[in-house]
Amino acid sequence: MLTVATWNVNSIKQREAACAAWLKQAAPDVLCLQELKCQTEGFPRGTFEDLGYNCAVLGQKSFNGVAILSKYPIGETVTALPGDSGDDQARYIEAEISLPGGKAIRAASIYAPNGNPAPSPKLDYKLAWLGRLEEYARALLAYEEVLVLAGDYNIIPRPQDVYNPAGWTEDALFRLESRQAFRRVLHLGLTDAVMACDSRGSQYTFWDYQAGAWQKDFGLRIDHILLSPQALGRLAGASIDRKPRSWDKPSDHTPVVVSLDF
DNA sequence: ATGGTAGCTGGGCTA
Repeated sequence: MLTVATWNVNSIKQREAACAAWLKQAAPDVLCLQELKCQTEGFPRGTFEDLGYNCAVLGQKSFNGVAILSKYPIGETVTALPGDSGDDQARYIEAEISLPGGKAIRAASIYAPNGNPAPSPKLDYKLAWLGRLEEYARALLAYEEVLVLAGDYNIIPRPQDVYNPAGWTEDALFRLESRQAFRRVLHLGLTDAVMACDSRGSQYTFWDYQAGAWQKDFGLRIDHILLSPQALGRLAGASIDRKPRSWDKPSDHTPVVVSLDF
């Protein structure tokens, strides 16, 4: 079994210990990280290498930043989402990962723009970014590989993915244009792994730090793992691990995990 | 209606 996880850690320096602790207990083969909030050189690579992970890192000063940790060797990497050479925000990293027996998967760590306030140029940037993701995902899917696009999409796909949908209609995470942009990506032939597994209970992946959102379970489901048909054919399970959100000094997001039959 | 929290950075932005 191959497990691939995603976790927006909201500063890897603040979350280094929590991240190491979770890696030790959950032991995913691949972990896609978002919101590193540090430059590439500042990434605590040694901590993760000591736990047996290879690291592909795209950092940025102050904001954003994405990485892929893998127990298996990392080959070619892509460190920018194609479609706008003027976009310098560190929101996309992709890696080819070699598995035993000559097999491989392609995984991307995705940190889509938030887009608030809406409407504003930030929403325009979000929608344009998702449009670029759609075009690039179309090209990736043509390879017909096991492809995993994991990350913080900053999209609430359905009303039941937010504690109070009526209060979120104008928010960039739930506005119709945002959900449509996400659906267009799915419609290329990608599958939301958590939805495919139809697991019960809370599906939230994010709880705001403010106003006791965690205690009240006022959450959102905005972190998603999308699978190509070849990956979906190997899907054995998907789950959201709420535990790290309950730890001291938590990220506001918690990990999502998929198991692929390899 | 406002502010409530967290992180980076050293005031305001981002979320």
